Amino acid sequence: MRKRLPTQKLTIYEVADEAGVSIASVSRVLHGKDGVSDATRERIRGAMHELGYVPSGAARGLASKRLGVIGLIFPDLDDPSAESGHETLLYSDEVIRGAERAARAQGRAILIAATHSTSARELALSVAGRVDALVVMARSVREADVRMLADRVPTVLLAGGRRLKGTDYVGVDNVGGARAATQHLLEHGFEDIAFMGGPANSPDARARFAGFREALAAAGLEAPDRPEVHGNFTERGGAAAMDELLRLRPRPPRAVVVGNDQMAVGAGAFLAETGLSVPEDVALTGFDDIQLARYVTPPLTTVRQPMRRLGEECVRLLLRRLDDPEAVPQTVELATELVVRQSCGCPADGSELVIDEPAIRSLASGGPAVRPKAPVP
Amino acid sequence: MRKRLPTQKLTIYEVADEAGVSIASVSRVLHGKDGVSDATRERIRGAMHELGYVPSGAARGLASKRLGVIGLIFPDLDDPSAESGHETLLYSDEVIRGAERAARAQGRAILIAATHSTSARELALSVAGRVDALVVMARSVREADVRMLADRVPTVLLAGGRRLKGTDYVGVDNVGGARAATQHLLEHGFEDIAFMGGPANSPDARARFAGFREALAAAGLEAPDRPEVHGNFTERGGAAAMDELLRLRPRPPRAVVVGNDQMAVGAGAFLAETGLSVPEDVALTGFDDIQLARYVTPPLTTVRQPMRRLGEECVRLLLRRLDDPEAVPQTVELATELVVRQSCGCPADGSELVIDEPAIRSLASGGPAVRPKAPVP
DNA sequence: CTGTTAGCGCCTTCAT
DNA sequence: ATGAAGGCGCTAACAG
Repeated sequence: MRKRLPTQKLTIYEVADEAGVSIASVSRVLHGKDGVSDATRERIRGAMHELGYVPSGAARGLASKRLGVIGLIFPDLDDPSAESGHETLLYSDEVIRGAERAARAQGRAILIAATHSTSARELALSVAGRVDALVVMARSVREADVRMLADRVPTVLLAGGRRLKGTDYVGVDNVGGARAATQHLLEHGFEDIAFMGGPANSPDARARFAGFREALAAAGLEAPDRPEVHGNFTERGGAAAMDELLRLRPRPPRAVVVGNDQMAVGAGAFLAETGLSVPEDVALTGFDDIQLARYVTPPLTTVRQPMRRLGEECVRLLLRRLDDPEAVPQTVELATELVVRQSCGCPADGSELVIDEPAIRSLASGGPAVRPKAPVP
Repeated sequence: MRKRLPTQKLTIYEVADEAGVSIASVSRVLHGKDGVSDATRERIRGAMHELGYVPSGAARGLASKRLGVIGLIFPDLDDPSAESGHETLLYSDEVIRGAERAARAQGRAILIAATHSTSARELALSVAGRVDALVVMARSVREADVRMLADRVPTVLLAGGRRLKGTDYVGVDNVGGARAATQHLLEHGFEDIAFMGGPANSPDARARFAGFREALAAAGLEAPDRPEVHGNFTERGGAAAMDELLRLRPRPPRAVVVGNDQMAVGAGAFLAETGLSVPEDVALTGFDDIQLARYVTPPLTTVRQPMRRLGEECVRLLLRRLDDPEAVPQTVELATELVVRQSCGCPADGSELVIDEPAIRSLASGGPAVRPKAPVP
């Protein structure tokens, strides 16, 4: 590779010069378009390689109106002051991974940005200006702002339950998942079951509570109007909430349906410290099925949420809209499944998987149903 | 917000029109530059808001030569066929998080792309064309290609131990970390210690083996030339490698220094299945200190690597170079620390933290030393 | 304080 | 099969 001392200013013109052609031809081979003889094509390829040419994404985007980038906005739920650094929400990471893969498969990159309460709006705008389409995770951008974004680029809302006209929606069946977990606990014969809610502003957490209530109601049991305690979806929050729950009651509940796995882990640890054992004294279920769930003692019975597939699904919908701007925005709800381990009181042997829902429920608002992928095995 | 039916073609010109000014003024308020009267500034702000204006990142980038985006290229080490989806490398996720925060603090977004063996080169190029600077994780892009990238944008190499002229480097003290873990095992009185290596193409894994050897040598013990067994840094790989190790030897080693935490977890699980108990029969140490390490049974003694800070440090160096193109590329090596839990044979009570290195070692190649941040507490 | 005017690097007809 | 030329939306001097 020839050394170019100036080190910069290496545009399509330099390549064209080097190859002795016009920039139009260079542009053509850049896109693999035909209309270029094999000979010159080779010559141009050689020049590009020799010069170490890297086309400018900005110029390309400006001229073609296609950036080749999909944006992903998620809330920075992590407490910045948490020194441990481990309280992170694996959820976002998994979604990002899924989205990255799906995007890359189509030659697109992913631009990520976490909103941190303040300045969420301007950040969102700056991201929107750099991408072809946008995935907006629940609780990251205010509704009014989402409207604005969706007005500019195809947008999909991820989780949160709120649908906006003109945007796709991807989420999971929170209600069904929580209902299944609660039912399972009921089948164990437990009747005094409490619910540990998530952050007040989390629609998903509320949906899970709704599922909890449905199950209790179906069993003819009385259900409270609201969760007895709330946590912030972190381990620490789960421990604190469990503490509160124990204080609130004369005697511990026989079982607790916890809003997510991280809190369940924290709650379990707190119980252990208190001398109460899981599941003998208090049974527990979680939600998400993070990696940790399998490894805690006892292994956590929980509701699996296909986090990575959520990311994939978002990108898939977006690519579809990008491909056909007339496409009707869709709503996709992925199924959850109950993963039975030991924190619910089940024996350790046959780790059983109960598929909660048969397949994806896909509601094309006015359009034809989409091809649902096979459910997770 | 007024409804604009055409829905598109909303440029700085429309905003200027609406506000009755020239595009220059709009551009000025967009940057918060002064030279605009408060009155017109307000008028312009109003117009932008009313119209729902989102500036084009591409146009901005083209004109200003600053995209406001930092790229992050990492290897897609995950086995795509792994249905579980949990074998993911938390390492990348943590680095990404750290980088995202540091970048956002400066108003920059992060563009991520995972390279999947094939097509790594073209992906890297397309990313390089869209960013102001680049973080390239070890094992994601071939050296020759990195040269090309670094020739175009400021680049920092993350881990892997390979330094390239003109690029910054950020890594951790793998040798010291592994040495500390091995020494600790030696202090337990164990002499028959094996090493479970990582992927053959991982320089970090090799450095850890080197640390292992140093410790043995310092203790006057004989050390092998190469790891007895290798794993691919996954749980499954760790289990397989442990299986192999047991077959290789007449009787199990008294202790094993494992190349990373995930493998250590897998190895531990395998031992348990075999009926061998940790640490009574075989002691274990890991490397990374992933969240899981605290929760497995027994809790894993390991070498903590400040993953998130690695990402932050990368961005910090990049911003510095962006700010001052003449800045001399630096090498930063973050310290690791030994986290003593129970898999090494230590009792469960005082979970002790041994700080391995006093602070960051920062080698400014020819330049003045950088301000080292305080070590992790 | 505000407006004019070149480009930035590439894509894309439209000619040749 | 190739080249010429006009933007894409915005920034950055340079004038007023």
